Amino acid sequence: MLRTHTCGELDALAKGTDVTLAGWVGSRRDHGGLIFIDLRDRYGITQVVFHPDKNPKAYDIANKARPEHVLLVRGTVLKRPDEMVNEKIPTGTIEVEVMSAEILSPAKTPPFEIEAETEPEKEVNEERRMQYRYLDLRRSRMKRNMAARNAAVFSFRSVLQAEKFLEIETPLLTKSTPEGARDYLVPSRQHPGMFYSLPQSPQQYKQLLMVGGIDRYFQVAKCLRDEDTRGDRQAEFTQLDIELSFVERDDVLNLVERLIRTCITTLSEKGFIKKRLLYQQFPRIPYDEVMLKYGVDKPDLRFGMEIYDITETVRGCGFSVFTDAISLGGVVRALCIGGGVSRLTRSAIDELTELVRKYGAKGLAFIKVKEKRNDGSGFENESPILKYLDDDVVQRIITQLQATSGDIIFFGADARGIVQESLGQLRAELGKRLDLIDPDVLAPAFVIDFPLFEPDRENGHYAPMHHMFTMPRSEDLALLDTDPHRVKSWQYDTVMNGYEIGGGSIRIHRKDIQEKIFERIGFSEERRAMFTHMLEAFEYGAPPHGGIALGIDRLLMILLGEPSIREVIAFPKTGDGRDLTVGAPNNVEQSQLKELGLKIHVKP
RNA sequence: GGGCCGUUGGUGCAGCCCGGAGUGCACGUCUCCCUGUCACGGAGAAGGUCACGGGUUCAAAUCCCGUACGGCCCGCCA
Repeated sequence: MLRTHTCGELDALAKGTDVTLAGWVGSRRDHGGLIFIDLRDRYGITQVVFHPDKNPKAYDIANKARPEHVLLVRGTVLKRPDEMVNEKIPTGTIEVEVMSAEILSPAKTPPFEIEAETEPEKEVNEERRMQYRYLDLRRSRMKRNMAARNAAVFSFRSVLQAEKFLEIETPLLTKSTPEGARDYLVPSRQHPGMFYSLPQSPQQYKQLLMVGGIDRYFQVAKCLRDEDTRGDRQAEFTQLDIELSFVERDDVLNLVERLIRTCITTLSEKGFIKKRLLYQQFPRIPYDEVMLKYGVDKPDLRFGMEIYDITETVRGCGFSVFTDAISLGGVVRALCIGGGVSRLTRSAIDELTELVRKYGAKGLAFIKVKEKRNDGSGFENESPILKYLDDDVVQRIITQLQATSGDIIFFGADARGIVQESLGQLRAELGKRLDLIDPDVLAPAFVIDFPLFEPDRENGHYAPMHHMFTMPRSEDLALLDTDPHRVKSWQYDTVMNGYEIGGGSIRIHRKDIQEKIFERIGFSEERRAMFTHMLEAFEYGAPPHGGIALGIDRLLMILLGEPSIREVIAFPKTGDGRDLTVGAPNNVEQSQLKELGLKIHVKP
């Protein structure tokens, strides 16, 4: 070893010890005689001191040292006098008086400052950070995030190991199958014209592992989907993939709760996070309920402000926006903003109207609830729509939403999907805008009782809500033939703070049910044939099984309070799938294409 | 595939709306001074094709069009 200690471990107990440290030059403070250098590595910072008269050669090195040079120093640990202790760093009670030093590696002036991040407004341009990710990783934010990620994954492994799970790797070069996201394809050299697909998830393999008697499996699995990137979405991401045999839904959910609790406890104990859980137990909320109350299947439960269905309240009310929506089979729903009258300006309401338009709403009706000044009874409300509504209808709405003076009630009236999504997005936006969210709270929950198929698909086909291997509820099996949209499944999602962080299900392990699902999805014989291996496996004694996949990147992003999953990924990709650090994707040599039997046709 | 925002010395910003000499702020870098600092301090200096291409104009960082790159969002993401 070139070093005897790290830059984070020395304290007063090491007083008098001769040590060798290696690290990067941080702050260098030159007093004309005496030079102090903050030597930094992954573990911390140690102040090293150079005296011109005691060790002139070492002092000479210190004079040449510049930020980010890699420096090796040999010296003695000295306890600092009380008045010189630096309480900001753990090693602040000591310093190392350098006897000899060596610059192991010089450094150009870095494109951004490594240690100047104490001022939060001094954010470095993310493009620059990604281009020089190896420098960005030296900064405390990324250092913390990488260490926290390691701790999280380690905590998962220790829970799963203790519960007899086997960690098994499944192939990356696999088979492209229809449905779901776009596959990344890899051309086969040995079979020209044929392709491997990179896995969107290890789904089929882990089910085959269950048939193989590996009754408890997990994997920290890279998953790849050739789709556009978002702040909470990368084409390449990591899941904690889990599958168990002989379990029911709640067994899986209980396991997930143990995993997430242990992870949070571990990160808290190690000082990475200071967050508290909103609930003693993770709530388990039916899909229909979250869609009604929150308008999304990944609700942010850190604040209330639930959506109410007022379809029955306003039926026949005479306001055509409401009644037309209802007569076309739609719904009318409403959201009450406590104190909204004083908290939302006219222009804010205009912006919110623009927001709901993005999701298909035609407008955003509202009522400002105000008590009558004079006799104190009734209300002196304000709204462009009041003239279309009878007082008693307004009063019933106010009563149903438990609105009081100073509140604003927003309305959505349209097809159910549009109302759900637009009011759901409105609720989420208001949560942020009105500062209703405590950033130190974690609100995990399970969403259960999903329908098996996505609602209201236009083309007459039924598309799986989760995936085609999800087990329908046994009591709903008969409905597969008569009314597939009413079939509920054993799908469940894990959500936290408005993000989906995991999804899973009890799987189909019976050939006849799987074939029935293929039929309902409208699979051709060709497509069905792509899954022969699954159907055949189910003929050889497939155990009942189920599992889940937790998005590790997203979970870490939320726990660490980061705005994007790029902050918890060592080498993330940009919005259009580039890796700016190495410059991928890139052109390849003609000879490589020839070996693969490929010709590139680029648009003129 | 579409919408919005951004691109100004090495870094982060301001300047742009309302065109008039590359103007400013903070950090960094370099030189000199300084033997107890710790985001050291002091004095001074260097450093810019205002992303790129085109247009309007007597004159463009500033207005217009296009392109590239980055971000956010819609679509997409079983």
